Amino acid sequence: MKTTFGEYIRLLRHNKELTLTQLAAKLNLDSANLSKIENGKRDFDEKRLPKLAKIFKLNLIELRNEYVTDQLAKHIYETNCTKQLLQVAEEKAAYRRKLNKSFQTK
Amino acid sequence: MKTTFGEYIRLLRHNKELTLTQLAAKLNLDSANLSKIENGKRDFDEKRLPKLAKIFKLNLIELRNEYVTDQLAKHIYETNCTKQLLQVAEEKAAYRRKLNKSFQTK
DNA sequence: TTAGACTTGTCAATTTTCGACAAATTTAAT
DNA sequence: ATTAAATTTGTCGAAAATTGACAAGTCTAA
Repeated sequence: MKTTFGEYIRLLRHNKELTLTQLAAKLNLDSANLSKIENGKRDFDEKRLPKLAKIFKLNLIELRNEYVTDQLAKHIYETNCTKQLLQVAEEKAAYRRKLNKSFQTK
Repeated sequence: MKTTFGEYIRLLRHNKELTLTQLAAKLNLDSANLSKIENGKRDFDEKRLPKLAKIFKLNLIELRNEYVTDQLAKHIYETNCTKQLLQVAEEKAAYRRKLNKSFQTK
């Protein structure tokens, strides 16, 4: 089962047996805020992804994919978006890509 | 082909043969800002959906679906999210729904 | 060339998000 | 039970993003 990004960080942290305070220090933030992030009460700031990847020796691209899908999932969840509507959104995204492409060539 | 929300508003407006100034007045905003909205340079404020529905006699639920899918499309587009990743995001959204459900029953 | 429709740039005001600190609460070991 | 460390929660001001408003610009059609 997929997890939230916060739960994922907690998992990584526990695997390395780090405390909130220890990991927070490595990430240049407060342990209180990291706690909120792990518990889904705040968002992880995208700017810190490279640092996070480095700490846990993760591929940055893959980590960013974890992050992006989590953010999208949150958006889908919060807007009560059904599978059907998600399909429509996907088509609209394709349309935006097309728009951008035709704009480039002009 | 699906359109952006801004293009959709422009379509509605032209169908009723309203000017930017006229529609903007009905929506309680500046014609300059409405122009930006139609051209995708600003977001339409969700708070105005009921007003928009009323002006064009649209079903609010359906209009909101148009809006939500547009916002998601923008998110998908801006994060360069592939179909594959979107699938992951959908699963994560399902997980969030499940989390919330189990939280409710406690 | 003038009027009306639309677009673009800018800035202050509002709103939202974020980092930090203090004060709880929880957990684990003695 | 008592203590210490780990975690959580509440609140605050600062930083960032969004929005509304105004001014000045372009474009189009008489």
